[in-house]
Amino acid sequence: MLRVLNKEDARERILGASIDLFSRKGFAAARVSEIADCAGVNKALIYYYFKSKEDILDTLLGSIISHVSSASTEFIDTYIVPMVKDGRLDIVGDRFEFSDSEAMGYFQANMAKHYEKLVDYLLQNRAIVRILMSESLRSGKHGSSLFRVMELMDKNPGNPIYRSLHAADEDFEYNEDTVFFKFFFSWIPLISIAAYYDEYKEKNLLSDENMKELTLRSLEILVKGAQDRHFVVS
Amino acid sequence: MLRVLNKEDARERILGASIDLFSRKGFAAARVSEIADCAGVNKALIYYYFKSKEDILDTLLGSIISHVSSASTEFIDTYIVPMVKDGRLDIVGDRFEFSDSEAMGYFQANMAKHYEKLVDYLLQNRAIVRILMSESLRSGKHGSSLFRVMELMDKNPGNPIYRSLHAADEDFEYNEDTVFFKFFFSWIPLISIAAYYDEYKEKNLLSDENMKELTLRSLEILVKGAQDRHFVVS
Amino acid sequence: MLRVLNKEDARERILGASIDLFSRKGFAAARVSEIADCAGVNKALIYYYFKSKEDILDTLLGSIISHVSSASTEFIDTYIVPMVKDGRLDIVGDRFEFSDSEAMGYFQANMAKHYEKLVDYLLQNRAIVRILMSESLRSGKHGSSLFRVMELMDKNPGNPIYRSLHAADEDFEYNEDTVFFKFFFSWIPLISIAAYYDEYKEKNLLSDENMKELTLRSLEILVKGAQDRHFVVS
Amino acid sequence: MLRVLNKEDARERILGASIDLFSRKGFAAARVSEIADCAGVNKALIYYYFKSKEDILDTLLGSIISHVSSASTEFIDTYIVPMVKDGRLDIVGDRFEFSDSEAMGYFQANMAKHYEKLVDYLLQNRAIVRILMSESLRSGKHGSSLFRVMELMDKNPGNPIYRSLHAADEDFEYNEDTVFFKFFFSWIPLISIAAYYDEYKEKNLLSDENMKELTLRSLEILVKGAQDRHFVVS
DNA sequence: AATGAATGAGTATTCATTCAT
DNA sequence: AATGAATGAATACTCATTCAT
Repeated sequence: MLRVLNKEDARERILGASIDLFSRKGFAAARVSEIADCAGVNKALIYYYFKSKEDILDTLLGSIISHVSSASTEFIDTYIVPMVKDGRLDIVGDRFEFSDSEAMGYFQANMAKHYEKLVDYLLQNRAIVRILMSESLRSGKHGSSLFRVMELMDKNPGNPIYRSLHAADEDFEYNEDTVFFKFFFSWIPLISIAAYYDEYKEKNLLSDENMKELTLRSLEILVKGAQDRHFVVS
Repeated sequence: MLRVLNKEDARERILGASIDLFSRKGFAAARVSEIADCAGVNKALIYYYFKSKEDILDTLLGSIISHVSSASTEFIDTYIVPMVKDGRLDIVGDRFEFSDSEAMGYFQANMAKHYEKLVDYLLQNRAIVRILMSESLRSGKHGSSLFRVMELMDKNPGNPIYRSLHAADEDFEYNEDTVFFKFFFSWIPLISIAAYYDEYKEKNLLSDENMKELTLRSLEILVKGAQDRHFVVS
Repeated sequence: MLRVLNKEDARERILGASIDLFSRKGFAAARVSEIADCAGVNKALIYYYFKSKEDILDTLLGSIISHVSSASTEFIDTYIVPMVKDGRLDIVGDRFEFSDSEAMGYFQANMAKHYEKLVDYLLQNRAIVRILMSESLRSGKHGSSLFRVMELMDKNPGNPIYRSLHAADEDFEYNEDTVFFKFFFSWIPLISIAAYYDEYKEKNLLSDENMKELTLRSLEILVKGAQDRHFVVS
Repeated sequence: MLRVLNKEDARERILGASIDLFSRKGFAAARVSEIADCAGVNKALIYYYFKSKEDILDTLLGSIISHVSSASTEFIDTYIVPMVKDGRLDIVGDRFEFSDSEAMGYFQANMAKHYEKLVDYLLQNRAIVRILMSESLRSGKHGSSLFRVMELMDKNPGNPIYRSLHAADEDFEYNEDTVFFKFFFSWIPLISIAAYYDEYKEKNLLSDENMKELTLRSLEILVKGAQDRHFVVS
């Protein structure tokens, strides 16, 4: 019933209302008529802009998946591939061997920046992340949307990241344990922090500041642990 | 359409069909008529055994939540509380200080056993875990079901575990970072491994053996890290 | 709005209301809610008995098409085939040559009976005939339903009547002119008399008696003309 | 989806698209948006040229009905009325008595010409004829459009043809049987040949030539039969 | 314990039509 | 003459739930 009537055009308002309702009630339980009410538009207008309720979902999830995918790809192409080509980084299995501590420092700094940007993006778009997570638990079109990001770790030669890394360094190979750990203990927590952000914050009476710090501090622990196991200066 | 007609009574068949459908399609998208078809019973019979569709969900989630809660409580009452009373364990903030390495060894061994039992239980009941996770993302009755387990870490005096631990050791206090880390980097991954078990297994062509090993190996890494930070022998 | 509430079961009442509405408004323009009102049942009950609005149509048209088809087949198998085998009738092209006038009389008498039965059936079921005619003008599933009866005149060996006649008499062959004339000047008028029965009757202030007589008299003229051209006593 | 974008103006394209869609799907099932797509115009433009969807239908059917009516009227006024006045023709009941065989020949020749023109017109406009036939089966405004032609045979003094004939020859009277036979065995077949032209042609693998010949040959049989009964040379 | 029939309140989607430009 | 946006009223169909037996 909450009407959001400002100058942003109807299509945007429909998307906004959908994000709100899908994230709170779940896609299946959200009603198109509620979206219309909440967006302050006529129900039929929704079908003027979108083919179906599902089309709205696709639009929403598509945007987030492509953003995250392209951010990952960009990081690899901008930092990893050049360093491998320069000889400052050598990948052996899933170990990153740097030529010297300066190279390692450079890499770590940029990776930290990349992570922070990712965290910011996910937190800012946490309602959509929540929808993504919810839908990833249902069989069907978006059933494996959470995995699609992990597919960037597939040994599949159709995977652009694998191709880049493999082309840059023939020794590169994904390790089963690493992939598993990264997915369930790094990616899933990150996604979950975004998805459960508001509930956690409210339940524990925390500020946005607190949440951000807790998130980054936790990631730091995790990343440091991983680096201790995988980063080497030769 | 899959009919499961064996001697187990209708009520069990209804629950089984509900687990299957709720976990695959989500509670909201699952249909009572499908449950009936899949359980091989008349639709009206479902209302003989359950008050409503939601009542089935409550039954399902209630069982898993109470199991996990009581397992945690039992572990604390069986191992932590006596050791504190015996003086073999002293909790300072979120640090566990053992009287000697024998005490620490005893504790670690039993904690490992407890964890493994938990993992087994969650994996065996992974379809329900999936439902739990899915429902925890929706506002409403089960909206915070994932947090209910974490409530065992609440400073709330109504919380039996907090009461137990605090009664046993006045110095005991939950630490904000620890709670956050435990929830998002330990509990959530555990739950997620169960929830995404089948998809992950299929996508990466793994056996049940592989999955179990990967899970335990990952947990070991995590637990070891946590222990390094929190377990001390004085 | 007309409620027809008697003991005949709901399914029959739904079919009756559908016949009425489809024949008066056309399938596309008839509303499911009207059918429900007119049948005195809940709208949802319609979907308990029928898969869809179209399923009702299929049920209706299926019954009439199969009736007419089987009546034609029966006539041929009961009268034509035996007479050919007995040598009392010889079919040359589309000419019927009888062994003697007694054979011709026997045949004519039975054909007249068959026609009258057909006319009676079509007039009694004229509302469905009207639907059939209306739907035969729309592309789609029932688009060629009017032709399906004519298919009994197909030279297709898959056609049971052609097979019967051809098996009984090798000389038998459908003639292009005959088929065309029979379809448009015999079958179509018959169908149309049924379809436009009530309007014609009302517009010309005729009784059912008048209508029946006019129909049979007209058919007689037609049949006589055809016989003069096709029936021969050798 | 078929876009017909040529120089003919939008209004014509809308009418063309409507003919196509109404004749294939029926008026009720055809969508205004489809008409717009198929005509290559904006949906709103349709409402610039036509008051409503029904207005398009009225335009279409109006043109064909008035054409046929006026052709009939013209034939009567040009050939029948003058001949009656000249004394070359005398109408007794539904019998046409000619003064001599030359008069009959003259009349027959012109009637044949008139029929052929009518057939040509109906075949050329067969899509609209199909719509006419379809709509004549629905109650409502166009419900009795097929009868409107027959009204030219009404004893109604408001009927111009009846008036003309009656004024020319006081003995003239329509005969019930004649009217019935003419309507169902002459007019309806003619209309039906046009309406089912394409399906019949395709189903029987005929050429346009074949179709035309079959039509005319069939009509000839019919007309000859009628003449034998109704045309007399005194 | 079990079921076929029935239903009220929705549910996504459609459609002819209008409006503002 | 033309169009993108907007809408009220419907439209076929669904669904959880109940009833009668």
